[in-house]
Amino acid sequence: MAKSAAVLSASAKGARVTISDVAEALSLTKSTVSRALNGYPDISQSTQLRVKRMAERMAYQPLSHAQAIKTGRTRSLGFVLQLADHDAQRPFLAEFLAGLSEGATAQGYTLTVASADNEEHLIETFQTLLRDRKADGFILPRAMVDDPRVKLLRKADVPFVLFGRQFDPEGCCWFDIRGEDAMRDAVLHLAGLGHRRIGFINGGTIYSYAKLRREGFEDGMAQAGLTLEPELMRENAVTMEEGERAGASILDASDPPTAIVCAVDQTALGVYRAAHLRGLVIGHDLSVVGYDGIKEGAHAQPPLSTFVVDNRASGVALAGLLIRRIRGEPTVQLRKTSLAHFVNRGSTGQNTRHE
Amino acid sequence: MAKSAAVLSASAKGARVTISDVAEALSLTKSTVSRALNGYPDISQSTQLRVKRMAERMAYQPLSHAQAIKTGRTRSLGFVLQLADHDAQRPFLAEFLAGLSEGATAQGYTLTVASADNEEHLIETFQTLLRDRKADGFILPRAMVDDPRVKLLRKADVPFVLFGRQFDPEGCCWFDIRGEDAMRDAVLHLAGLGHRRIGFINGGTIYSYAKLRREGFEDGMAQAGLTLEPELMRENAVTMEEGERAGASILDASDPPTAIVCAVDQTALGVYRAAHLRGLVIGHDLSVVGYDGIKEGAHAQPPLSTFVVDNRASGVALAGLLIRRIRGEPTVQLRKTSLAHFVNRGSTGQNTRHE
DNA sequence: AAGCTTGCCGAAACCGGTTTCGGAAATCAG
DNA sequence: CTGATTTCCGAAACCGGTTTCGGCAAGCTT
Repeated sequence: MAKSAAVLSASAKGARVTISDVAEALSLTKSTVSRALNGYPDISQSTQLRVKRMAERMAYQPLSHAQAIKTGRTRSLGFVLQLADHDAQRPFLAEFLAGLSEGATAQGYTLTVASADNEEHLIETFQTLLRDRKADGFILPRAMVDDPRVKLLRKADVPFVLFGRQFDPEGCCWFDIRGEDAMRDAVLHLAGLGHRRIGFINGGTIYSYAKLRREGFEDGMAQAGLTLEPELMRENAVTMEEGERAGASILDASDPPTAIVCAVDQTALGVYRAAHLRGLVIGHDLSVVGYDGIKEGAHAQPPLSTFVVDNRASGVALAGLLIRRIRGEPTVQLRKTSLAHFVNRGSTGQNTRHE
Repeated sequence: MAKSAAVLSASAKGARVTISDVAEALSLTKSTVSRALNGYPDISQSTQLRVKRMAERMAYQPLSHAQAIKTGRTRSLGFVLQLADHDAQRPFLAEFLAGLSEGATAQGYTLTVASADNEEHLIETFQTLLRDRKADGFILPRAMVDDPRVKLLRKADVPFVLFGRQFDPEGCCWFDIRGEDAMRDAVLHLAGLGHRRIGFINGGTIYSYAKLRREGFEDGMAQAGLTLEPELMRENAVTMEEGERAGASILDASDPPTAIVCAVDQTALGVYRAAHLRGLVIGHDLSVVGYDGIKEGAHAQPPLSTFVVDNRASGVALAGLLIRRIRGEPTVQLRKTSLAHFVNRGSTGQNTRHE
């Protein structure tokens, strides 16, 4: 049949099959094919179907660059690596990126990665990417309380999604894991083990998660009927060293805690060290709960009880949300949260101190 | 002046400045401008200069997609994440990606990241990327001895560069760190401390680095006048667990070694554990040398002596090589190696066993 | 049956570049 | 001074799509 022959010659040629090939195979013009594929209302149902079927058969895939030159959209998601906070990002990055690209690929999108070493450079990077239309929208990891990226993109009216929440939600979409729930549950878990003096080591307060986790901790304490002790609470610790320092200063308090909740696993490992140096046995003299689920925690002695977050899934979710945002869905529908999963590994135990 | 006015109106409009804007500002046609910028010989020196100056002044930047539709090249480098070997990649990935994107950005290129979960999917991912012209070439991390990616890209005649070497170098460019030199130096260092029975735990033999590092170890042993003891040598350990198992079986040998060289830091940390369980003090009863320079090594007790590699710099180098390859330089010029840097942190010591 | 919509598609312009082709002006040879 | 080359640039086609515009034919009025 003539049709099959046309299909064959087009695909056998080795080169890409273009919209003109599809049009020719159907004796239509490429403009009709284009409108049919894009669902324009002035193409009859039957023609639309014929075109779609043929496009499918010929494995036609529009060339995104060719579309981009007219439409301005490339079908690509932008991600800007920030090199400054490498400590915070390192473990999480690989899984997260994998999730992003998985989510993007699933819908025919591509992931474009750029990097910036400082904040000034960061804005510049976004602007270049935008000007050259390298990305239709952006994924912003680590939402900050006062986020320059949000300001820029909001003003430029460019689609973006945050990993983390924004307190001024205008124009913002996000995916986040409810760390506040985890912190609350951590406190309740410890309270259930008889702990009454519970310390808290929070993460970087420039990030919005820190405020939330702190609130979660405070909520938990209130629910457990415990009073907050400012001398047992610290902010801005994200590395193991900072965790060790914070832990040390808490453990050296006049009336030290029997348990410490850490907003970040790395700092929990620092607390391990501070405890060891003081001859305290984790899980017995001192209970510790972390958050993140980093691999090192599972290998610590004793293994760290923590809230595991699925970074891969977060990436997939964010890619999906961003694509929906790019396609024009209102921001309000595009705010999702999920929960971290508590893994009780043995760094917590019954309160052994009698008061 | 008319010229300034034209420049102003073009750039003030807010929209991108196109090649036509430049042409208009100079009262030339866009074809002339295009050829001038691309160095065609049929444009006079003076015109070429005028055009380049004006393009500079107007901050004209060709739209890569627009170019791509005719030239087929997008000015973008492809990188496919393999999810299978996440353990091996995780720590290294963030720095490496940062380097890649830094190197790409420096030359006006962009980095496109995709992912694949298994080998079948991997090939498919490359093909899709190629078919849709998402990348002009690829960076292949972790060169394998028998590398399916190399086969595919060689056959498709697509530019690519390897992180790691290839024993059949046809059509291959690479950047690599000479792990064999590090392994040799590790042995010589240990021999200098009086060690005569030295164990070796190699990494994954599917990767080309393993063969090289093994040869380096053997070279070092030969240079030190020591004989190889197969019962003290193991292959295919990349995780801490595998390192622990390998270390345990070596330490349980009839005549155990006083030092162990590990091709991968993770496994060295596993050896730490195996040693602890046997009551051996690292740095005293057993010397250990690693390779990679992972952060956990610096925090181990005692800190792990290791060969630090600069993954960021490797990324920058590879991006640069790939761009040169894309621009047509012959592969032979594009093979570079560099050295790892030994950091002596205290996990090695004088041989204390008297024989 | 004439006049008006409406549905549906082709023709053509356009997006922002690259590349081929041809021809005018300037240079050279004789 | 004429004829043949060069030199250098403009005109136009092209890449693979999208989008505007206009017109034909069928269906509806009245």
